[in-house]
Amino acid sequence: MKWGRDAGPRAYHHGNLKEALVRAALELIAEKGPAGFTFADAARSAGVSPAAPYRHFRDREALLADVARRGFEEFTLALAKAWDEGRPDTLAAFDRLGRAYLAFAKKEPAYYSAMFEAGVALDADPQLREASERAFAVLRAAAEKLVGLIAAPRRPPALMVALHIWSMTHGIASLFSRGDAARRTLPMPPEELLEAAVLIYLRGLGLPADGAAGHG
Amino acid sequence: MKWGRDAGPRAYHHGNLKEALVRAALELIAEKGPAGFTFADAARSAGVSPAAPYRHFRDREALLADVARRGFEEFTLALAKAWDEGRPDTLAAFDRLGRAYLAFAKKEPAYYSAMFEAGVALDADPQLREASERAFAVLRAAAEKLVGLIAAPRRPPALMVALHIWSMTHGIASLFSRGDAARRTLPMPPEELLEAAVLIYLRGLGLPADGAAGHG
DNA sequence: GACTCATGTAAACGCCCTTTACATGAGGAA
DNA sequence: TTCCTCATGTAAAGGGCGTTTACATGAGTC
Repeated sequence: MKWGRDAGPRAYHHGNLKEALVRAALELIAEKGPAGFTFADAARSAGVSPAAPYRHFRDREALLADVARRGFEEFTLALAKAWDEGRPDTLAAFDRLGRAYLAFAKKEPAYYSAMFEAGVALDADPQLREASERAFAVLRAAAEKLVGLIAAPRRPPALMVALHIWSMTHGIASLFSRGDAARRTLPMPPEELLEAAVLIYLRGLGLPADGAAGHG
Repeated sequence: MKWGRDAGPRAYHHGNLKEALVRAALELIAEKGPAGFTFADAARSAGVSPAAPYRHFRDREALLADVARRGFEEFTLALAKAWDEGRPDTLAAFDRLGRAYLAFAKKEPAYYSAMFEAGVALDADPQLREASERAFAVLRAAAEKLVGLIAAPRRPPALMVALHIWSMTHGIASLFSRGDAARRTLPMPPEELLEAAVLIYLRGLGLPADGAAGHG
């Protein structure tokens, strides 16, 4: 007897408790932040006893780490889809990439919190670290293609460019782009703030270079 | 009988419990993160009963908010000192400002955590919001002077520039520059990563403009 | 049909959060 | 000095949570 996400009476065995706990954690993080829920809360949301979660996660930290890992996997998919191998041209795809980053932070604040704000150690789970590295790999591949537009003698390291873009995007997302109570008011939407920053940054790199725009 | 920060036996009245609690909170945040200590922990560090802190702070959140407020005040001082009204020239002072930001994040991780990562709502305390706005005002004043170096027709809004620099610096500090277990390895020190980013960004703005460098 | 084992419950222990009633002693007023 | 007041601290109690241990259930297997 499998109950999945449906409510209602339930057999002695839940049947899908691990998934139910992850969903409960996401809802609770969205409501009250990554520190705003307890293991017992998650158990209650799933309709099981406070001890049941321990059959699936070593502790609350492990649950958060699993949520973060899933978040990085969804994040990787979203970024890769936006980047789309740099089609139709590198600069347009790069712009989409930045917007996809902010969109993810805004549309999946629970995942984003678990990934970047919950204080989950990346070493807590090798799979977590690998998932986070796969996400960054998308950004790095995009940076590789981007710096390829720049003539070799003035070409900056792609890794550095990737780190710059990541830092700026994460900074905007962290400070302004989420539903936090700590959010500050802005004179412009965060997407426009980011786009302007990236445009200025790219101009500083020498992009779009003559003959490069539209042909990336 | 005042005991201040000294250890040892103590009279029935602590004499300086509020300060002692703030210091205890800072030490505990530095050890285990902003979510890694309890009100009772702080009380034990100060050598008083678990109920004593309630005479000075409404709850643990209020204690964190007070720590954050003090952090913003120290932050403002550090930034203002680094900026030094733009002396000897705007670009050099701007570089110092960015370094001072990262230095604060690295040397005062407990304050930085309370200010930007503890999830403390700025509205929790009007004085907290005012303190955070005073800190940003330093950054904004620097941006005002910076964009003043750019000829009017191409001059960007100072507020936008301030937000860009803040975002990039906070992003680097948050992702790379702190003693977190979640920290990732970098090919270069965060200070150099930031300096390179700011140089590229300023070049994108058209700085240093002819005749502006060294005369800011 | 019986066995096995993953999955869930119940109960218990200690700790923490918060409130309430009470204790202490520092400082002012007579 | 002596008394009074009140800010500051303690003790105790109720409820909740984290975690462990012993036990219960029932799904899958032979």
